[in-house]
Amino acid sequence: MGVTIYDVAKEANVSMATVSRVINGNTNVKPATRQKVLNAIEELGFRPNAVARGLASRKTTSVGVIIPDISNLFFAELARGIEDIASMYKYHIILSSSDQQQNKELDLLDNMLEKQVDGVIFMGSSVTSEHIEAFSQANVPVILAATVDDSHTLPSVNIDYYEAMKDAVIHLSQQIDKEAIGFVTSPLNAKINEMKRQGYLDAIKESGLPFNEEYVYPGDDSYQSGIDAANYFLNQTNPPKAIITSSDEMALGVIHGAQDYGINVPDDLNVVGFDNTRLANMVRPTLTSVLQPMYDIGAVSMRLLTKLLRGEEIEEEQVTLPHRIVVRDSTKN
Amino acid sequence: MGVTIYDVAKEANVSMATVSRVINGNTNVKPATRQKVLNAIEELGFRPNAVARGLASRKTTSVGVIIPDISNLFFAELARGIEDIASMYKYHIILSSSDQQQNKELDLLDNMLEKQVDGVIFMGSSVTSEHIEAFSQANVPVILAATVDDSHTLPSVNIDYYEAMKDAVIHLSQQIDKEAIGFVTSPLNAKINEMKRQGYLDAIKESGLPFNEEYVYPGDDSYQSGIDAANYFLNQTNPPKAIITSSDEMALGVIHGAQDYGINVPDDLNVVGFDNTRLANMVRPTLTSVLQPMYDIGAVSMRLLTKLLRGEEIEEEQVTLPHRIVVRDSTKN
DNA sequence: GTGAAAGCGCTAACAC
DNA sequence: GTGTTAGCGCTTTCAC
Repeated sequence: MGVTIYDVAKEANVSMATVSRVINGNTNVKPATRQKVLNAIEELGFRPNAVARGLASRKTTSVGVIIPDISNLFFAELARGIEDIASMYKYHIILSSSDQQQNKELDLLDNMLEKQVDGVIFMGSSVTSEHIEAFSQANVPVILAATVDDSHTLPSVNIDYYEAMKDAVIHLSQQIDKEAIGFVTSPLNAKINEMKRQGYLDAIKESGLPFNEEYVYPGDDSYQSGIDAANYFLNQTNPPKAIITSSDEMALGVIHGAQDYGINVPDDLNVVGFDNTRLANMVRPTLTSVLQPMYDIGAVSMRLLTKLLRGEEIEEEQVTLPHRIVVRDSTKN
Repeated sequence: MGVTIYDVAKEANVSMATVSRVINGNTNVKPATRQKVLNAIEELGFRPNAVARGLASRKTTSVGVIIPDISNLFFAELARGIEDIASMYKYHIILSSSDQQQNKELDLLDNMLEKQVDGVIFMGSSVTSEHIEAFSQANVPVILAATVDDSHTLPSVNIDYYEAMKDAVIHLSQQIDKEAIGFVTSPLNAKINEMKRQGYLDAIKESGLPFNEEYVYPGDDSYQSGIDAANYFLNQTNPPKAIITSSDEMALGVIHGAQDYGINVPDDLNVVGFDNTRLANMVRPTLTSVLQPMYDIGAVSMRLLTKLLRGEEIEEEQVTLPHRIVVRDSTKN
């Protein structure tokens, strides 16, 4: 440590500026000079100090990523999408989990801004006016990934959660011939989960399926709450013939809960999940699920950010990626 | 953006040095002065520039984390452990996935060092002499997490993979009365997987169980390779009565592969996984697995790093955390 | 208890 | 094509 651009300049008999040009790939350097500098760098084991560079150039080539929980399969996949594109564009990721707590989210944002990140990708359950306020004072672009903001003031990458759930319910309704469909929600404090719920409700209505409030079970996204939901539904006097959930993990819980109850899936009960995580293939019967392209959401978010950062042309700041239903063995008529 | 320590100093009628003292919690400031400064900071909406601070102080309060794949359940959990402790000590995490490619690992290390990270936590399949060389030139502490280095030259946090697998096999052997036990390995280019394999071999030998090379199936850590392994074993003329795998995901594959084959687990086949990820509970029958405390490995690694960084006393640089077997329904005699 | 001033290692005009 | 020279925004002696 300690060898600086100045040492390299001396060793190569050139000025600091020239060394700077070489390490930044500036073309205005005579090949011979470039080589001299390169040799000196090699010889001295020089490693440019990105902190100093950041201070001088006011760019750090790092972006902040605020994520609810990196140990969650869903978000981890999304993070990987972000990361792959980031590294492709030579950005570094400063990653922090927020546990969806607003004060933590805002603190993290602040810390990242202190670190002078060039941009931020935000994932969270809800976007309050405080969020918007904080983001707008950030002076760097902020992108919402898999996160819905009603005001549509921020660039974002999502699927249409409302339509996706609606499609899934309608698909399911066609399998079971006008029977009731139970629904296991994720926590409704998140806008996205609210949208899914609305999609379910509207699909039920439009399909003319029977409905009452008892067909909706409030889950918490955990496997266990899927099991609990199965018990809840199957103990009803007139249990639904199909259950759709807001996440795959809960769907696995529903399947196993039903199986423990002696119910056959899909013969006696159809089950549909949401997200199409790897889990969907790791259960018997395999799980029909609504595909949400997590990796792509991450990748597209990061790509969008790089465009913003490089001043590239942007067609549309509100990106909606396609969803679709992946039919597997947990649904059959 | 743009309000600096200098602006604050002017506003509060003090010098930059005093402002610096205040924001760094230095005690040598008269309370009245401190308050003046605090007011000015508030008024101006001053946010300290961590990059400038990093340049001046030669500390960035950020640590680099090199991880094979953040979208992998196992590593994601570990990352969460790192992160939680890091944020507790006010460090930021620069996170990158290496896909276990050595050149990528070394590149990432280099980039992180350019960013002047205060330390590095490394996870990878193997630690070559090039790694050691690179780490020793880093001039910042490097800690191995869930990563074994034969030379034991670096601080590290692990469980004893050899003993853990041996324990598991011996436990299993007691359930099935001297019958053969099949083993599904993870890729053997990783030291850890090699250790597990050796633990298996030695346990077989010590227990006097039958053995031949056909009882070892080379998996690749994927669910599918678990299914393949099940097919491989069950097609043998004399299939093993128990199968142990190097990872939970493969164990799920084995269970489902066996079930697809019409085999009952655990009545006809005992299955044991490794890592005790959340998956172990998300399968029927639930999976007996060797508990490896991923979160703790991450947390302890990061804690160890903070100790190194703060010059705190360290009892032992090579930490071995306890493992144990969590018995569930996939094993029964 | 507070201030002045010299860097930290680099980039970015601007000059030649 | 190359060099000179200000900074970037802070910390850190060293005085007082």
